[in-house]
Amino acid sequence: MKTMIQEKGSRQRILGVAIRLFFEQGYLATGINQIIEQAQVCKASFYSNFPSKEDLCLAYIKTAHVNWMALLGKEINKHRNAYERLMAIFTFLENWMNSCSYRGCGLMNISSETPELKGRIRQLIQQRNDILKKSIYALVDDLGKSDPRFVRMNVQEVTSFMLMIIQGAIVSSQAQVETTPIRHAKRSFKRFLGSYIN
Amino acid sequence: MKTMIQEKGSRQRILGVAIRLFFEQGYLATGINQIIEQAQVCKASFYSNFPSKEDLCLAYIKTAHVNWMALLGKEINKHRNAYERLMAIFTFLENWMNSCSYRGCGLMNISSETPELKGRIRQLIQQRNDILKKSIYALVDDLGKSDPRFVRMNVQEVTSFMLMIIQGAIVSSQAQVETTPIRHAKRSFKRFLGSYIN
DNA sequence: GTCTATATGTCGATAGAC
DNA sequence: GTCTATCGACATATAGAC
Repeated sequence: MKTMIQEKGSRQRILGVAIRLFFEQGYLATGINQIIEQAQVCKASFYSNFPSKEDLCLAYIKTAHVNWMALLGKEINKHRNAYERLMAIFTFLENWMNSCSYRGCGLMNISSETPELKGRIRQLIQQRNDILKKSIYALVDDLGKSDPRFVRMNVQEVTSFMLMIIQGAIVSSQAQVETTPIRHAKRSFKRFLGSYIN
Repeated sequence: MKTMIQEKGSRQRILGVAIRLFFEQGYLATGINQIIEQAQVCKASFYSNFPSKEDLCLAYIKTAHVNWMALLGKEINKHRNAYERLMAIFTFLENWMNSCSYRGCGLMNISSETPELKGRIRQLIQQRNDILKKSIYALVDDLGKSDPRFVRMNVQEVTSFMLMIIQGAIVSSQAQVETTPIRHAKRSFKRFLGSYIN
């Protein structure tokens, strides 16, 4: 029992360090040795928990995505109104970019480092993006159903557009090292939504 | 004179191979040795042309950006009407993503691989993004001046939004490995622009 | 200039002692 | 399980012969 607890402890330490380093430095630029050193585990323990660096990366993606979605959900759930819940996404993005030193999206960064489309990593990222898409869809759908002014809105189209704006806002903010693109995006998206009210 | 011609030849070969490999495989994943081998130059020639791998990367960014902008400009210049010229951007993006096997934007991918904000690479990428922004601004400005219906349009805001949509469309298309996000973006952007006509 | 040989370091991953 | 030592491959970059 004691050994199991230790194993879980070491696994969590490795994953915790990986989350930080993969995000800050990138996946390829971060070596196994650096992770092992900072996690204070021996190399054999590392490979008993993760068969390869790629497996660690997969675990990183899952955890990073869950954490990111949790923070996003927290900001959204501050509001009850469907329109405000949708707009809360921009508030979250601004806070996020500020807090992460404009490093952007962990999953997209990994995706840029991993050209192989059919690989396990890209497949997993694609899958997690679908989860985000479903969440956005639910928000947009709520808006259409709760507010009669948006009844003519094409939910699928708005969802796709919103998802693209989220990614575009992150990349623009990351490239320009400032959050003004996100505020501009919010204003323009409001105008876009306004076009359905007429 | 002969030596100069040869030097230019080898430099061009190195750069040509780097453009292909950095884009397809990524910057970190591509080794100097692989470039040297495919460019058929010796290692000393490489380092006489480029003091370091980073310097080659800078040259890659400049050339890749020029080439990309040239292709974009070619598509835009197929049209005379300001509105159609703006919409030609989406046509170009669709063609581009199809032709590059959904590898996306060379500059953004490098940016994701390079976390150091103050480094030469990120500075250069930021500078080239400004060039793109100026081109988009000119297109949007033309629309506002040539078509009286768009006279109330906020050029700065639309430019910023358009830039963000371009980046978002590329990333979405890259992540989903299909061009439908670009077509959706075009339709939604048209609707967005339509909101100024009222 | 072109070429080979090499320096120096780090990578991901394993083996064997305890 | 934990530890050290080490594997072979590859990284970027140099040195010296021609």
